[in-house]
Amino acid sequence: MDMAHERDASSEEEVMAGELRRGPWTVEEDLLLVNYVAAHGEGRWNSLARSAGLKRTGKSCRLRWLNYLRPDLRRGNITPQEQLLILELHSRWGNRWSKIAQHLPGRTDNEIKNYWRTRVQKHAKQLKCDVNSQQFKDVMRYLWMPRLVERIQAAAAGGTGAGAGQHQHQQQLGADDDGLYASPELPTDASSWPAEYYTAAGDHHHQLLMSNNLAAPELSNTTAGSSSPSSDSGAGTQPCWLAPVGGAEWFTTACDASSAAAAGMHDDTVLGLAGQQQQQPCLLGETWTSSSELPELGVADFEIGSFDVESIWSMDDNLWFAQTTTQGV
DNA sequence: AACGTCGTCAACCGCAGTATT
DNA sequence: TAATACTGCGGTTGACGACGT
Repeated sequence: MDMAHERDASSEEEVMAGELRRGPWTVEEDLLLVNYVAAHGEGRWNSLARSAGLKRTGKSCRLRWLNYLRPDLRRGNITPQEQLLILELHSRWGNRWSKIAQHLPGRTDNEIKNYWRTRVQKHAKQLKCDVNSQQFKDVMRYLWMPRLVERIQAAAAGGTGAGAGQHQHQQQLGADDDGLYASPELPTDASSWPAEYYTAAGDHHHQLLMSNNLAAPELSNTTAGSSSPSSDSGAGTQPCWLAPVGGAEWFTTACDASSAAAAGMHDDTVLGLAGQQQQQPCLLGETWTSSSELPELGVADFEIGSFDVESIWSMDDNLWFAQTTTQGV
């Protein structure tokens, strides 16, 4: 758009003339912005910048406020729940960071984007494959996401080890106040869940869609045809990991649908919160991460052994991963 | 101690869509 | 209806600290 160019060009001139600042924000600038927004509210960023006496563009002010200064921001590490949701939603929507961020209260699109680029893409690189490749998606779906679910469950059960540590950490961060670990609908110990919460085999993806009155997931341009490899291939004996829809659904249902909704995880249709009474959360069977299954999943010939989990998982995760990958791959 | 590399994240840029005049 | 202004999004960059050599 030419107008944008004109504006940017004028901004450039203003910068050169010393009328506009760039780069890191100072404490004084932050205070000006916070105080002005507190007094007058958000929006109309260009005029806000001028009125507040900030030598910044409106865009810069907006970004600073949204990504750093607004009070409802959630600081600290991305939790396993959030990781799971990011993986899940990205598999569905692709790089729609803003849309994904809408489902992670307190997180910004910038934060999620950075997470994806620094953590997720790094591992795709280590695996010598494209982040959008089917192989990497399989690793995410059959290894990474189930492991995250395990960790969430472990934390929910109040057990020891990484889960408890994570839980404690989250409490320190104030990230656990919404009751993510204590679902009023389901016992946190999955072994005590009713049998109907499990789907053994078959086209669970289809079942999920049907049970939730959902159409086939809207796939991003990079994920077309990859939403459910095992079910699509008709392999009825595959371990029951979730189709993308099921993952988010499980998360929001089992981890705490009500708090998720209250916290802004809206778009009920997408996350399957609508008609929750009829839902059958698809928790995995006992073979989620069994390494013996990997060859069937087409992961074995993949350079799984080089998958450096260190920066994603904790020490016991590494141990788990080492055991998993050495037993059967 | 000095240097190089890597990871993280705040900030910027260009573009597109929407609202306003 | 066109022109202009504003807002939001996704991609990219650069500063900076941590870590390894």
